[in-house]
Amino acid sequence: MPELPEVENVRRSLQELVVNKTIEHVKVYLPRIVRTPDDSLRFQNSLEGCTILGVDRRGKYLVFDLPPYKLISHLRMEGQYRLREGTDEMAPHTHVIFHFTDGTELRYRDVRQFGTMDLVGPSDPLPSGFAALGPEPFDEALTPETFYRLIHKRSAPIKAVLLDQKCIAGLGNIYVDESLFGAQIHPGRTASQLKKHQVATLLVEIRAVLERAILAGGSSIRTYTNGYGRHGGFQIQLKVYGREGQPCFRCGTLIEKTRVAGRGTHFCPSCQPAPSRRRVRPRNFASERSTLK
DNA sequence: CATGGGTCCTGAGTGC
DNA sequence: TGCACTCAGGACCCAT
Repeated sequence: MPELPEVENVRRSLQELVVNKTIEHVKVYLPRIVRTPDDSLRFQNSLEGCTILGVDRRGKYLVFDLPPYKLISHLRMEGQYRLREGTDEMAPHTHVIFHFTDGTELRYRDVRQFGTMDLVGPSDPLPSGFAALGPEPFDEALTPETFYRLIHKRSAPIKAVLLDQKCIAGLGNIYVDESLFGAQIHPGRTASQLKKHQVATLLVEIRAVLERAILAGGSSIRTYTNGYGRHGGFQIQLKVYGREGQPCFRCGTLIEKTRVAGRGTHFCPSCQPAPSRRRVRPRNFASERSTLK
């Protein structure tokens, strides 16, 4: 589950490992990974002779600068890049290999096969999800006021809104739960009901959590490693994610796990009080009357 | 338009 | 021990 901190660490490792390498040829073993062009043979042929000038990140996407192309790669759940020697043993679930002229290879592995690659030329449209991305969390233009404007018209639970990449880019299930804990906001709270000061606190917490996670090398929950094969260390700093049944570090109440927005959701029922249930959708006239008293 | 549920996929975990 | 079953989730598709 690479989210922004993990993808950023992959980016940094690849920036060190593959910049200025020239592609001799590419081999795609699982065509479904390549979304564009439709034909993975064209993907292979186009990249022949291209040199990687840089590796950028936007949200959870890696962007390889391969003039005249951009290779836009999403790791989804378990995508992994590793630089290896051509003679190294092949790991299972290796789906795409970029062979470089110096005999090394950038190998893409993905057990669940959810990851995607889009190769776009200068006049090609960007992948729709990429084009629609909201602001980067660390963008200075994202002020508490602009963040409030993005959120206050949404009737969905705040957790669903934060997971929406069109609202803010790069957050996933882990860091949404951690940020909401930091801001002491219940994940099921209706986004539009949040006060301005809560939204401001939430932005501060999002940035703080992401910054610490990047510094720790990301969270290795299942299989995450960077381009060197190194695991991250932030999983031991998580305060709610994966800690159901364990005491809250702030107040000692046991952390609970529920479902919000279709996702496993961790929170402290004491630090993050649940929204009032009294006014939620009366079933019939009688119950409405009793609510109104 | 916004929202929410189903879908893709495989390995780990659970229960009998 | 073995097997069937459930769960995990990011983005996309689709119905409401």
